Amino acid sequence: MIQITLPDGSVRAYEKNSTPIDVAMSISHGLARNVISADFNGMTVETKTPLSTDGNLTLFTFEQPEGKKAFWHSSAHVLAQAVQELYPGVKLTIGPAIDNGFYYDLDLGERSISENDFPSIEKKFLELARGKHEFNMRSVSKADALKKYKEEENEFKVELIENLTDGDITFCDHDNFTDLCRGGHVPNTGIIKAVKVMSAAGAYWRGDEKNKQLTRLYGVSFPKQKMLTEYLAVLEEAKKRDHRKLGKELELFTFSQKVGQGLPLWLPKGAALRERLEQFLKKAQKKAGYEMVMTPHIGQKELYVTSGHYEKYGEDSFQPIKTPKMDEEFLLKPMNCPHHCEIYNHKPYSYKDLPKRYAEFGTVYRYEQSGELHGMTRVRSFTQDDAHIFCTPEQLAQEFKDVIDLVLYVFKSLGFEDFTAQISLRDPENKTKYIGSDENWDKAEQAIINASEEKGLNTVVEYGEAAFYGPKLDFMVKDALGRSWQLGTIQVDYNLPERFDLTYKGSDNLEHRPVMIHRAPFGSMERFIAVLLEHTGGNFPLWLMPEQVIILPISDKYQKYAKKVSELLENSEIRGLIDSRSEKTGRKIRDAEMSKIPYMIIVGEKEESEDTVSVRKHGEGDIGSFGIDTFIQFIQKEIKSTLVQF
RNA sequence: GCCGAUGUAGCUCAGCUGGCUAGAGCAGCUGAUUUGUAAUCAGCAGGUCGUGGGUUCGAGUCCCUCCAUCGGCUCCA
Repeated sequence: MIQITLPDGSVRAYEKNSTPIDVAMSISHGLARNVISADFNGMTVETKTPLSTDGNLTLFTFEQPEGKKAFWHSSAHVLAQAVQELYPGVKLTIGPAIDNGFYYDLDLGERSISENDFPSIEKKFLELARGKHEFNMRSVSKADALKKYKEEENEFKVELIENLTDGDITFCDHDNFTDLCRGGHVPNTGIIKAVKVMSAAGAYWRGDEKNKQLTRLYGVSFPKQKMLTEYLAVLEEAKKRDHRKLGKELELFTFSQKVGQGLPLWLPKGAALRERLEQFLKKAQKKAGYEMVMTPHIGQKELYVTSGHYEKYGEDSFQPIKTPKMDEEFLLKPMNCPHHCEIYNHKPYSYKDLPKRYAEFGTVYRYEQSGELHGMTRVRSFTQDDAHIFCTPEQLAQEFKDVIDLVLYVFKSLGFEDFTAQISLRDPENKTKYIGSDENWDKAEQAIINASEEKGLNTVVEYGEAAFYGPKLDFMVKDALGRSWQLGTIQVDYNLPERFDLTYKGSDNLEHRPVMIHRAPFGSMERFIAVLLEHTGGNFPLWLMPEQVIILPISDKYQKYAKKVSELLENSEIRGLIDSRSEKTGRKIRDAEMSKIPYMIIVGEKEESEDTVSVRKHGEGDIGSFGIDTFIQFIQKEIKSTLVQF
């Protein structure tokens, strides 16, 4: 007998070599039907792996992430099988589960797969799934594994196997299909009832641009058709919150082919919205001891040679601007730090002067690869809410923590509750990508880790995500479709102070090197507003809204009263407009609802005679009649409650 | 940059396998209507069908180039 401990802490005895399914069966038949994966002592096991020792067992259904993973990974096998049957000769590479489905990377040779082929692949997939083929793992010797794939001339699998240890290699079989696989499958293919091939895309073998480009098929599958239908409906809903669509509809920004790719044009409403966000942050920064500075959009090439940016990005960037003077070259600034370093350098500092905190809404220009541009979230010209803090090494920890507080304040004020604080460190395997000494890197990385811990941030560590000059703490937020974007960022930098020879006089009367913190709570105005649009669906907090109220006179007769109400609102700094078209009220309401204006004020005979306003709230409907002053106070109260001071 | 897809009026879309002056709804303009909580009616105007080539008697439709956009990959100071 073996003792199995379940997640609730209960311990049950089973015959030796009982399987997770047996355990599930002993709990309930329903559970046994739904179990699709299991974890035994921290290892993913198949549902029919015989358990031969005591241990902790967790059973997963599709409802759990682990269950989904097994489900989708198994689906990848079936997808590969379907593709192989439809297109003999394709070479399989890898096929993992991802957050929202799975993919399989295939080498199709000369062939290509497009959307038109998806229905036939799905049909084949379901046909195979319905066969209820069991997934069976088996151990294979390295020699045998290599032999199989060498015969198939599959150089990808051969490469994978060569990096594996003999004895650890397993294959998974189902039906007539075999794949190199570590395991973690559903019991049989019959559980997969619905599938959709989502897209085909190119993907480099092992994620390296220098390698062959494979075809990646993305798919998603479910245990019930209804779940797929619902999933697709959710995706459709999410597309309605796409910032590119909303930005157009709400007239916030646009792009022009003539102006150029990735160069956003802010429309009046968008510019005003951005202005409000900037004011909001400026106010908080002032309290936090920042000073505003301003710097030009270009700088001499020499400036970027000094900073190291030229060497790192010179070739892949906007190319130098020539002048009538020979040998004179200017670069569009790709970041503000070099300029701020020179601001620091304009005079000598005492340790008593530090920290200096120089802030600027600085527009920068980066020649992003054309295929990388994405609405407002990835553009070639954008404005960072940048600041650089120059401080003594002793001040670093406190400064860093203060910046975290500022970022958290910004995120909280704008309703970003769901974010990840990503500690972006150097890739330990490839240190040559970075500039600066090991010692400084270690110090900086440790400073970030300590500060995040002290602030109790929910962090993830990503190696290889650091900037070339220093490690970062990035605040990541997802868009409507679940793609992760870096918004706020805080970076510790020991390198630029060296390169620009920044100094301060210490209490010991010697020259010392300050430490520099780069930070941007929004990240960039463009990306922040884009992600905010997707989160709010365009229903921003009241203080941020382009128009807060719209006055709808019932007929021309009440224009005068509407004007009066409008002036009173304006006096109280409430933004509003009057819909004076000769349309019916229903029409005006509809249009106001569509343009997401938070409050509609309806005025007619009744209101004029009583000096009141009838108010309708966007998305909610009629909220009753108010005296004008009462309504103004009501609005101001809501503004205040959504705009907390730093 | 790479793989795949898309590009018709300000917006959303129709236009089958190439065949008369390219259609619709919304928005716009003009007029009528003076309206009470999600679309009043009528008329008018609006397009070198992304760009440049090619095939053809004939191209929105087929082929190529380029541009832009979308989904990914790579990249992201």
